[in-house]
Amino acid sequence: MAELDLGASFIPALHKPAALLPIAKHRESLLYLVETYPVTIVVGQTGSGKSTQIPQFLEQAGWCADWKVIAVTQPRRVAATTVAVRVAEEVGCELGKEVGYSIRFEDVTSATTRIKFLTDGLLIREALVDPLLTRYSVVMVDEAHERSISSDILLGLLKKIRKRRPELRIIVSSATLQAEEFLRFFSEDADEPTLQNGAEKVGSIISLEGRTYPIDILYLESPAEDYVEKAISTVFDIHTSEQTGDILVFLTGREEIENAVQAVSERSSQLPPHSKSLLPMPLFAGLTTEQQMYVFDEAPENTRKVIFSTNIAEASVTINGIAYVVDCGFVKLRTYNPKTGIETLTATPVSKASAAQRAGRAGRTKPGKCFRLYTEDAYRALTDTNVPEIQRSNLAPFILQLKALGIDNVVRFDFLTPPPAELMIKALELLYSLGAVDDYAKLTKPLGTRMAELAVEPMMAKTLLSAPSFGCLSEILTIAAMTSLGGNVWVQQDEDKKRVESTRRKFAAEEGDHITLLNVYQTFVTKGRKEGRFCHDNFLNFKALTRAVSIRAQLKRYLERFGISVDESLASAGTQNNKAEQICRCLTAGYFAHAARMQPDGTFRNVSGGTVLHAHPSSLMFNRKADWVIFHEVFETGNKIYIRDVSKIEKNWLLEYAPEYYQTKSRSVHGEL
DNA sequence: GAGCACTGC
Repeated sequence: MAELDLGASFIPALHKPAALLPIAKHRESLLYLVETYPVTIVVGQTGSGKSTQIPQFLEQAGWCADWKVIAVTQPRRVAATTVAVRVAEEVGCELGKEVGYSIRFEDVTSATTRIKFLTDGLLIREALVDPLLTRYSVVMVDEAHERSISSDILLGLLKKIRKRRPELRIIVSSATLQAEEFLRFFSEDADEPTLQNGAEKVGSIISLEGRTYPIDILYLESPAEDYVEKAISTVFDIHTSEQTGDILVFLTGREEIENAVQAVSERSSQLPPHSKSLLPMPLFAGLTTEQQMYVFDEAPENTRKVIFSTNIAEASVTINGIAYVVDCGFVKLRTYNPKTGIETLTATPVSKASAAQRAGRAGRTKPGKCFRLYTEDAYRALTDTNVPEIQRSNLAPFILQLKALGIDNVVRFDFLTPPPAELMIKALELLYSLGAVDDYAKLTKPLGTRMAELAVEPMMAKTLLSAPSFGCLSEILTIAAMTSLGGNVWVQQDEDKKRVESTRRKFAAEEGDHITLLNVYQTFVTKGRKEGRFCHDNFLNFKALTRAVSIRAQLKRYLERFGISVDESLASAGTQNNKAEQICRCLTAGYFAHAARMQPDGTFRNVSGGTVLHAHPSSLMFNRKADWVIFHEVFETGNKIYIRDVSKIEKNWLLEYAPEYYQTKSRSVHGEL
């Protein structure tokens, strides 16, 4: 199990009695603010105890009277569970009694639960059932400075709920100094701006002293030409001239990391004899859990660990014993182009907030040093914070959720930072083409409301709800679960590519990747769950496939709640030709906007013809012939646009299932259809 | 002929 930010149980200070934590002396002022103002912004560093102590203070002060509950949201599942475990220990109760947590697939709460930790996305979902979140007296949004779409939307909802529930208390916790922005958001009232003059104060900011060690920041005198090379030489400089302590190097992606790890292990043989050795290791999300575990092991004697990591080590994973941080100054960020509907992943300069967070990884257990592989002038030119996710994402799933929450006029929703109009328009256009909203942008019933409830993206939700009429609901349920694993079905294996390919071909289906995924799942549930070696031998990701089983079961429960019954008896009948065609037709009913045609050179063109698409190397279509296809996903990286999870279709299916979409398109853009 | 940063329901 990864050692996590909030599970930092090896830091001695956290084993001090809670009364000795820095936050304890702020207890009275904190409770006074919460009593007095509807909104409290808490500024405190990791380790200040804010996530564990504040809910306990509130409970002791009576905020759980009348069976009310205190909700504390986290951006990540692991954080929600680990903080809950620690607070239950401190309170001295069994987990799930007075203190519990709730994340997707795991609800460890009961009628007696007074303090409940949950992911922010799940609390938004609770609002679908209880729009005013009436069971909660206090909602604390932790790590709000990370500005995930879910926490941004949650803050907007809470601001709205507050008008109907003046007694509700909102606590926003943030590790960096973005407190003023949060307070301003809750103080402004777009509906009644005139009340602002002399109106009562909505909230206040309280700063909790952190518990970190000093960190020396060092810059380059002149810019580095190649930051990977510079990172490697800096690692050797640290190793030969600095005191003991492990090194954490921030790079942008897998390729850079693998190159750096290899270079360090090659060059460390040139270290002087009898000197301490260097042990390089990679850390990125694509590794299996076992592979990630190594970074938490203590280095052998006379050995210094050097971990080359993506941004995963910036907030999600905390490694103890790091004394030196090397920061390349870049991060890969996802942006969504509303004109093309393509997501792009590009290396971008980090923000000042990110740089500070990275540097802070060095000072958790003793004083540290941070080597920034850029000049101080370059640092000054960085933006203060990253562009919030909500301004660079496909908003269709969130617009759908807001509408299901009764917010019809999404353009006027009170966003912390409003997304660009083009993103909103693109999302509404997609939802309209799928039939989720009508001519007046109102959610349709039952299609739109059901799509909003299903925990899959809108195009897959539409596919699922279309499946009964194609007689392939059981199969589409599986495909929906498998595609939502996001390309993690196969484990990354570099060694024997031919063997990997021939193994994968055992599951391959003529029709394409979707039915191949169906074959993988069906083999997994019949063989793989019992035989321990099945996944290993077939290069399959056991954890991901187990997750697919849970997702499928959850989606099935949703459908049954809608009164749609799932006939599983047909699933075992395999994929006879007619069934495979029905599946591909059904996929077209949801993914018609993701259609492309293969060219003689093996690349694809989108329907309007202007964009060159490449089959992702993980796709069967990477080396097969096809004509028209639909695909699950499209993304750009390294100047190439890839499509992933690709299946063959017939051109006329597009017109059959999306006549409106392609009539207008073909007239204005393209003659082919 | 060749590869996606990180989360979440």
